[in-house]
Amino acid sequence: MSDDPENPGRTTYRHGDLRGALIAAGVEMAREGGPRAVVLREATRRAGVSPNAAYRHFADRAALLHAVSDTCLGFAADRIQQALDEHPPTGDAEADARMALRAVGLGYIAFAREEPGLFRTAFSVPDDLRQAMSPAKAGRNGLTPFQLVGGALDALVAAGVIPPERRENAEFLAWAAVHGLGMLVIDGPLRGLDDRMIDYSTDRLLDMVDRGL
Amino acid sequence: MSDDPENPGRTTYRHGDLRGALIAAGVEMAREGGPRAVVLREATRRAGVSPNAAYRHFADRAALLHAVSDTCLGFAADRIQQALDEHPPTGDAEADARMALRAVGLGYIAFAREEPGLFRTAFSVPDDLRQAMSPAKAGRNGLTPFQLVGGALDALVAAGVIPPERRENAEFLAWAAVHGLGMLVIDGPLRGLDDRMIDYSTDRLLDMVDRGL
DNA sequence: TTCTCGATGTGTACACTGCCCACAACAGCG
DNA sequence: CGCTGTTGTGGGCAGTGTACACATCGAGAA
Repeated sequence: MSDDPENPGRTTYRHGDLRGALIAAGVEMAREGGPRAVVLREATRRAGVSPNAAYRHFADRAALLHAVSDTCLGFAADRIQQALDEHPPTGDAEADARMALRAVGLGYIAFAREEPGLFRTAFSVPDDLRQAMSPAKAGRNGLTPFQLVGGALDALVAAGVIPPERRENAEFLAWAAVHGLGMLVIDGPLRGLDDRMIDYSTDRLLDMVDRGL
Repeated sequence: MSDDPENPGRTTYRHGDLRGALIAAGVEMAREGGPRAVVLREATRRAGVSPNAAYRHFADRAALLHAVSDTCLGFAADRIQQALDEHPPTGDAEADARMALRAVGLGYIAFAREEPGLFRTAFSVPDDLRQAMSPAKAGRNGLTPFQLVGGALDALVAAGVIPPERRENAEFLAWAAVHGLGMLVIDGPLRGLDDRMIDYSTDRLLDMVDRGL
C-alpha cells in the first residue's frame, strides 16, 4: 500500500482508469529519462498496483511504450498548434502560408528543446504511413503533427507558393529537415550550444526549406 | 591483431584483445537489434569470457555502448566514402562540388537503409561538437562523417557555388536534412515504402538542400 | 434477490540484466 | 626466483519483464 498523499490509496478493488494511470506514469518517466526510462514495474508502483496488473491493459512493455509514445506525439501536436497560434494570419495569403509552415517547424523544434525526453519517446517507436494519422497520436485539436505539416503545405499550394507537382510527399522533406535538426539539438553535435546559436540555426534551416521545397 | 575470430575456447588465461572482441560482439548485436540489443553479458559470452571481465575494459554498459556507437559512426564514414568514390570528379569544379555533397547524402541514406541497426546505434549516444571529430569516430579514411560533410561544403565554397557567408554552420543544415530523412526511413512514416519511392524522396531532399543552402 | 461469470488485480516464480565485492591466474619486472 | 599490477573468475544482490495460478468483485442472468 502506498500512502502517497498525492495519489491516495484506492479503496475499491478496481482502479478505475489503470490504463490511463499507467500511461500518465510512463509519460512522467519519459519526460525525465526518455524512452528507456519507461519501466513497466515502476509505472505500476506509481499507480499503486501490483506489477502484473499492467498486463490486463498492455500486452507487454513495448505496448505500454507505444501508448506513451503516441501520447507524446499528441503533446508535440499541441506545441505546434501553440506556435501556429502565436503567428496569426495577416491577410496576405502568400506570407501567411509561408509563416504557417515556419511556425510548424518552430513549434516542432521548441518541443524538442523544451521536452527532450518526450520528443525522444515520441519517435522511439517504429511507425509507418498508415499509422501516422491515427487519432491516438493527435493533440487537443484532433490533428497529428504529420497532418499539421500537411495542412501548412496545402496552404502553400493554395497560395501559389508551391507548384502542385511539388506538393506530393513534400511532408517528408520538410519533416525530415526539422526532425533532423531536433535530433541534432538534443542528442547530436549541436547539443549544449547556446540558445541564440540554436535559434539562428533553426532560422537558417527554415530558410532552406522555404527556398528549397 | 584480429585473428582467430571464431575461437570458442582460448588456451591462455589472457584473452589478448578482449576490448576489441567486446566491441565487435556489440556491433554484431547492434546490427540486428539496434542500441537496445547491445547487452554487456551477451558480449562477454560471445567473447568466451566471464561477465565481469568486461569491467576491466569498460566502466559500465554505457561505456561499451559508446565505443560501439563510435565504431558505427566509422562505418557510416566508410559508406559515405564509398558513395564519393562512386561519383568521381569530372573536371567541372562546380558540378563536381555539387555532386560531392550529393554523394555524401546518398551514402548517409544508403547506410541508414542497409544497416538500420548500426545507424540507430551510431546516433543513440549523446554527443557534442567537441567530440564530433574525435578519431574514434573516423572511418578507414581517417575522417568522421561530420568532417566529410564539412569537406563537401568547403568544396562548394571554393567552387563559388555557396557564398562564404553561408558556409558557417552549413554542416548542421545539410546534416539535419539528411539525418532526418534517415530516421524517417528506418523508424518513421516512410518505413516500409518501396525502394523507388525512397530513392525519389532522397533525390528531392538533396535537391532541396542544393537549392536552399 | 441470489448466482454466476468474465474482467481486473494479486502472489509467486523464473530467467535475465547490470554491477559490486573478494579472489585467482598470470606476464613482466626486479 | 619472488613481487606486483593487470586481467579474468565466482558468488551475490537488486531490479526488470513476464508466465502461471489464484483472489476479488461488478454486473447481468435466474
